[in-house]
Amino acid sequence: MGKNLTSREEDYSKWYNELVTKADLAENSGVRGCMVIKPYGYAIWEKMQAQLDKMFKETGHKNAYFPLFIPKSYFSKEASHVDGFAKECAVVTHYRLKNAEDGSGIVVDETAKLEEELIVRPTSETIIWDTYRKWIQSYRDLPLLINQWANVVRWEMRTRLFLRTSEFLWQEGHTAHETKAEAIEEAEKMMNVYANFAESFMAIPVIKGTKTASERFAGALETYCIEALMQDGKALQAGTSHFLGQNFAKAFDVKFANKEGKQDYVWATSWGVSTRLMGALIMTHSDDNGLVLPPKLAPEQVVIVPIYRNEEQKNAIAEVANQIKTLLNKNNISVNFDNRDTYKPGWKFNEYELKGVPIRLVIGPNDLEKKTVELSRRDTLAKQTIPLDHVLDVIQKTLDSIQKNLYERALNYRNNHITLVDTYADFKNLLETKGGFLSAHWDGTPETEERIKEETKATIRCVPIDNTLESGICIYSGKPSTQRVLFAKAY
RNA sequence: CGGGGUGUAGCGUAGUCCGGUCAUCGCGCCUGGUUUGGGACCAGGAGGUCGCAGGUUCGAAUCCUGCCACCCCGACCA
Repeated sequence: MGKNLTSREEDYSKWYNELVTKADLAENSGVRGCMVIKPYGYAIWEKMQAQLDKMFKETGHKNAYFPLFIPKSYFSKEASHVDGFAKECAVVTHYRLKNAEDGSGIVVDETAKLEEELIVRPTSETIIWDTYRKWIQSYRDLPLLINQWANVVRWEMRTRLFLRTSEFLWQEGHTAHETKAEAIEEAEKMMNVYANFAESFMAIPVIKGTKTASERFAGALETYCIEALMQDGKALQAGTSHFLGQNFAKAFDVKFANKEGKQDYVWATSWGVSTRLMGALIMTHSDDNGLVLPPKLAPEQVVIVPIYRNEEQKNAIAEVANQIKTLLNKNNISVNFDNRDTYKPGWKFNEYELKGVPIRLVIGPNDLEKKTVELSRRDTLAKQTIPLDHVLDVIQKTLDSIQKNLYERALNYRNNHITLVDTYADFKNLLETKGGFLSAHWDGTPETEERIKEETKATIRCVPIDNTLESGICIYSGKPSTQRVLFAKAY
């Protein structure tokens, strides 16, 4: 992150402006923190979606779609689930408007009150499990592996663009299994899919782990997560996968006949990632010049900017540029040839840096003469002049190099910001000065976790999945501990 | 809901204490011209219920009352 940027939303505007704005809803609406995703931002989301969708299908999942509205009664069926979401639900109470009798405008028709209020989904477990009851009768119907791409609404007290908006886009997978072991395996598998996606496509290193009981999803027995570290030293939960046990199956009475002919409740998982990932992408790689996008997710991987003084040069350059564009397109590289004469080259340079386009090619009169093109890469801002007949080769290698460099840069930063801490004084001090993950012994009690959170605002991000056991003493209580866990301030 | 702050053009702002050519400036936008290898320059132009309602006054962006919205800090949270 740029040295001038803090964690306040307005300071991210330089990065966000190309992608998203806060929705400009009616003044008295009381809705806050809805976002408008601009075309360029949505193009990134579409690339992420396409890749994730492919990975879900490769692991045997199918897509489906469930209703936006959930009858209120569904929510009361799983106690801890309703506890988790009750305070942030939008509720539909009426279904008709009418003209006000005094002519003051449109008002709600009070006679059109719903018998049962509808909840705008904050997540779809309840309505999906209500449906699954009807779909599942026998072990032959299992496993049921379904994903949904949808929007959800959570009426958060405080919102932040991308990271916590009132309405967001996501995918939610909901699966049903015969056995506990199979469900756990599924939850772990999806955590690995997310980690693979984050690292291989987003170029974001993540730590795989499990949540402590107090950080767990409402209704889950185990929550697996991937945790990333942003450039300001704060952690971001980038994706979660939950082992739900038989909680939802029991709440919604989803039973199946097993091979012995006996009735049993199914075992469940759910897992999701959201447009929050775009926040992670931006806050991991971007710099003071704007966005920096990994080539695998950039809507435009290459931009060509022509420089000319007259029509003749313009036409000659366009011919070369179009040849390059055709060649790159044939090799699955997306190219934007920006031939507009309404903007000057310098303006375009800044524009595409702001947008994070990985590679910029510049062709001017000098290049025309020497049969060269100037190439600059967004991650390092380095420029080089290359012969025209090497263009494809150099660009392919540079795109790979940028993808790799972004990951390694982020990995270095992340690894340098995992600090082993053995005293509470060091813990508090490092949290304020260095930030990042603090690896410390914890006595395993929710009380200690809560006290540390209250005193320092740091939470336990996860218990890393590949943790080595070592005995030690809790930094807070001094009681014995069997392993270190990762603390951090988080978004 | 508790504590603090803000509301003036598409965006960002000056002016509010001390009422009177006061509606300021920058960016952006439009027109014409010169420009084009790192956000061009010159000239001209368009655009405002000063958050809303009421009050005080000859006169209110400015003072008073009420309301609304937004932002920051807390509780909440992916």
